[in-house]
Amino acid sequence: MEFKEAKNKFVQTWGALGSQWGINKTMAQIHALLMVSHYPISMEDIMEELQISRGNASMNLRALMDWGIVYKEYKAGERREYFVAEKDLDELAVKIAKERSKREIKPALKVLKEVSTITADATEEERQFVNQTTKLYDFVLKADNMLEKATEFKENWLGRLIVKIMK
Amino acid sequence: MEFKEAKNKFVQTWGALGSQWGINKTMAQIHALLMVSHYPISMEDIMEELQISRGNASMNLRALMDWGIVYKEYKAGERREYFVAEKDLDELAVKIAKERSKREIKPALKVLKEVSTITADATEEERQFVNQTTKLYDFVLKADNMLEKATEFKENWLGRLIVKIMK
DNA sequence: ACAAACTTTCATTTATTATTGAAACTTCGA
DNA sequence: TCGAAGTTTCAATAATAAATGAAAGTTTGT
Repeated sequence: MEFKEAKNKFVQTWGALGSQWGINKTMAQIHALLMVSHYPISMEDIMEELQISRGNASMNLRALMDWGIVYKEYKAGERREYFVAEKDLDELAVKIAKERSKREIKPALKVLKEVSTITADATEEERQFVNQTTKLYDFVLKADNMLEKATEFKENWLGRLIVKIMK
Repeated sequence: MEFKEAKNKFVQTWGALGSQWGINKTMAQIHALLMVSHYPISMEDIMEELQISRGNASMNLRALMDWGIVYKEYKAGERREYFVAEKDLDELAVKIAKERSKREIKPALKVLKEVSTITADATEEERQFVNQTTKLYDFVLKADNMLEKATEFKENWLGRLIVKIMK
């Protein structure tokens, strides 16, 4: 496989993976493109490479910057804006996790809390509902907290030991 | 908030969450419904409750069973099939993780391996590509393995200790 | 072996989500 | 302050994914 083919395959695959996980295809593809490039890329280049419209490129670059995983870069003496991706994968994972937590998990937790705190009457049906949604709330909360903990975690000795064991 | 309202809100929210994570809305809603029910539910009831067609109900129940998070149950002397959900949340998480790993992560890993092992010529561009995709491969592989390890992990003393610390 | 009761399949339709592109907006240099 | 170079927005359109429902397929009791 030659370079260009490999690069294209990578971009396509990353895009498909993204859309299976609720991130739109173009956003994931742009990110892929920037991830494997060692130089900053302009919007024009991205449009050209992925064959997408200006609007699409603009909106998805904005989204990537909102997520904090792509940055603008200015070249001296040039008007045009260039873009680079966060390349550190731990950093990337943390930022994606934080963003999705904020957008999706936190609101879901709010609802789980609401519905699990209705005053159940004595019917088996209602007791089961409260019981199960409460468990779910605790579970999701715990899982969500783990993501937050992950950062600090990696920096202490016990964390490093555990990561080592888990490999 | 009364019971019926709470239940409905829960089902809707779970459905929305599902579709943000690449699981179709109805599949997530059916699962939600079964999760909080203490008795088995028939396909008729599910169709009625969610206002969906027979075909839709059938296909999504099949999918849920393929994932191993919903089971069929037969009532003595009745032709009709009833369904119940896996209610243990750790078990649920493991099964979902396994299924998605199999369907999405494993194929992506295959591609990552392919594209990261092209023979790079000496250009900075190609070296960067190989370098970054290799890192990505290692990272995704490690993350994927963690899910597998999680099961056995919970069963040993160190695992329990860690889970305790992380709470 | 039949038919009633129930389930599955899949071509068609519908709903959802992403993309386009032209107009509006912004920024910078002269 | 103007205009060129560039960016963003958003209503319209296209692409994708999900749902319908009628026909085909199963299973079970008699």
